[in-house]
Amino acid sequence: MTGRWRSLCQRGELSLVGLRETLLGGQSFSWSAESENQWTGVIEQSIVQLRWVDGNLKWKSSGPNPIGEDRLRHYLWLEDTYESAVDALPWRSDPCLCRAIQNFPGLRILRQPIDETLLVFLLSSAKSIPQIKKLREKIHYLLGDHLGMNQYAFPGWKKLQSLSEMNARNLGLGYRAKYLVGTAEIIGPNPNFLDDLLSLSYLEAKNKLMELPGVGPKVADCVLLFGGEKQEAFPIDTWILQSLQKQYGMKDWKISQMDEFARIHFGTHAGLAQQFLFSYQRHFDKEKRQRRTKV
DNA sequence: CCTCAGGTAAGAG
DNA sequence: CTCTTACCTGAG
Repeated sequence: MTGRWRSLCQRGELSLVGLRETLLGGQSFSWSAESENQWTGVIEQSIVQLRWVDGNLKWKSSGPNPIGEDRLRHYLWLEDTYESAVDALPWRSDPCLCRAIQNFPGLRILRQPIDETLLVFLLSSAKSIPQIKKLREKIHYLLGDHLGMNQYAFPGWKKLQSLSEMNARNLGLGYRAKYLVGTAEIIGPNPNFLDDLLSLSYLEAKNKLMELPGVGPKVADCVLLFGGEKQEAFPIDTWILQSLQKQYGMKDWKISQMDEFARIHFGTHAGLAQQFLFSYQRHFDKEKRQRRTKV
């Protein structure tokens, strides 16, 4: 039995575009769209279905260990703190940010399990969202528990340790294979490695994460923001790079300078600002790289 | 057939 | 510390 749809009355603001972007926009790779207003995702050992109807969010969960309402609410940041976080951003003085916020009402940062988050972002370099999803699916299918509905759970780093580099390459990971294997060798035998990061400061946790092979500044920030509850993390990927260069006029700025700017300008919730700017840049700046028009 | 991608690591200056 | 380049694979 899949159970009945239950209502997830949220106190914060939410919208269809904001919700869709939150689930599918590149924070998580475990959600897929069933239709325009319905999505299926996997969180730990549970399958979660969400549905947006008439401005209300409905949900149900199945699998061996279905998620509870409180846990789901936390995962989706459907809490009072959201509204005040948005309000604390410098949108009053920053028209670029203001525009981005207006275009994605209710866009949130997910609170995903950190172990699952590390895996997907280890796979993410030079890959698009659909490609990362496929790699994740293969790994979950190969090593994870079956949850029903053709969904498979995150196998855990202990099991990932059983993967050889050749196995990983055969899955299509390419040079990311050695990242995965190398990281599994470190985390497999140290089950507390990732959880310990949660009690560290942002910078300490970031440095610790970057000791892992395949984890540079960008991946570390993504893991900490989307899976480590470090709201000040500000991942600088190519989209944010473009946003800062084009919208903010930081043409010849260095990454380190942008990083410093983000900390000062956006503050405690820099990660939330990042997500708004990221989404805006990805959806509204259609100016693709010029196909070289050679004569 | 060729280029490049939602990054990282290694080596040079 | 900044800058360049190779790295797998597959999409455009």
